[in-house]
Amino acid sequence: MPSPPTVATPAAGLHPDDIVEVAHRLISTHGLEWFSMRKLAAALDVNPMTVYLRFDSKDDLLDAVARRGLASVELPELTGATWDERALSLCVALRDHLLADRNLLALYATANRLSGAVLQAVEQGLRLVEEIGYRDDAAVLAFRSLFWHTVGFTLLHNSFESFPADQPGGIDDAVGGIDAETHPTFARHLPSFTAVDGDELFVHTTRLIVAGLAGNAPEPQEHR
Amino acid sequence: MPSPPTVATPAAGLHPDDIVEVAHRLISTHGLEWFSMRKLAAALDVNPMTVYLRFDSKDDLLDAVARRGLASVELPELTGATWDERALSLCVALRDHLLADRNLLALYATANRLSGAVLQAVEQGLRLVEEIGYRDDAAVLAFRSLFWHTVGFTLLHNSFESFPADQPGGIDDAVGGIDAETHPTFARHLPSFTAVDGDELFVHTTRLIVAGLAGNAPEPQEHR
DNA sequence: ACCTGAACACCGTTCAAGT
DNA sequence: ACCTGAACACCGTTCAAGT
Repeated sequence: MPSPPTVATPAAGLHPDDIVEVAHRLISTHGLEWFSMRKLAAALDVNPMTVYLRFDSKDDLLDAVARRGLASVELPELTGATWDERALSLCVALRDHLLADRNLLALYATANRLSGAVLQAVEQGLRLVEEIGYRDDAAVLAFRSLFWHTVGFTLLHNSFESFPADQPGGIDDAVGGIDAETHPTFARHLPSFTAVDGDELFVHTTRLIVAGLAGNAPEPQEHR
Repeated sequence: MPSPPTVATPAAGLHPDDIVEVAHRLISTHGLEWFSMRKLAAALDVNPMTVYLRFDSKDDLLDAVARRGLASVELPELTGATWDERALSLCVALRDHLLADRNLLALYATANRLSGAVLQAVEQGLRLVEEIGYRDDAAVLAFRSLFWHTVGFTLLHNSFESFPADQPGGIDDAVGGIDAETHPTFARHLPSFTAVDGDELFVHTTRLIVAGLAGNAPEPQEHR
């Protein structure tokens, strides 16, 4: 080996992975809004500018944090008597993982390169659609319907929680009073506009897509 | 007329609606990231603090801007030979409206009280599901599947555009090389992981949901 | 009563200067 | 070569002071 390390390891041995790990923990604990490059540096006990020697910008760093969180997805083996049930359970498991770290969710929403990073989900999703005969481009399209449906609904989760029906005044107040003349159907259904149950709506909609994929499949399974 | 305007009209007659309109225009033109309370005040030719006499905080103001943009949704009369086609065209029209003002999209993503503000879409959506027999809570659930599916996919639109397959290096590079041993199915399908066509994927998935809603309907229509 | 200027406590990022 | 301190150009928001 060459000369001994007379040179102090850069930034006290500050490895990019360590920065990403600490940033992940801070965001997970305090939220994305709280997080700043200066607070990260303080947590690392380092000059605020040192982080910029490893990452070009805050956006770059956040992208790395998001990819780290997504790559760590590990899904359970899929169980279920029917294909439909297994497909549903994959979507639910992926959603649960994304929701597990609620403060990271806002980050995933803006992360580039999202789907490729969720390796486990891609692998299992593709295997699933192959089971019922989807191949090549058709398999990827079928997988993508399920995958992006799940991601989209998951990102909406916070919107459901702040739904008008949950607020004082309810939905009628929120939209400034619904005019029964211009929107009669809406007005008639107002009593049914209770708070959205995000879990229920997700499962309901996922079942529709799953049934559609199974019904159109090249090799539909029996006992569905 | 009474005394001449010795008293300057408050903030030069600054009405909350005017503030919201100018904020909307600035965000639409320059983007949400560019926008700030100070720049808004400059555009209004007013002291930065004057806006705070009308809105408690930046978040409050942005919420008002988002609701203004959503309340203005006007959808075309639905045409189409079959129920499925009309349901699809409603979803596409809503998505087109949300995508029309791309810089506002980021705002909608965080807006509270989203669905109630899209009056036109709610009215037409409920009318549509009633056509095939959905009533009361079942009608609202069916509508919500369509509505939130559409909103979720629309919010994802920017993610599709930054998909790895579009980047130099492609998807394989983006996830650090896909291991054929641990993710064989993914590896085998890599050639099919081209850029996501957001429009195509949306229409494809919407058709699955629409068909599911029609198939499960209390009064399924003929000639579908 | 209504508005403003200055100030507070922050940001992300650049860059000349230190070791 | 590697790191840092000070500085730049901003933020959202508070509040005492003006008219």
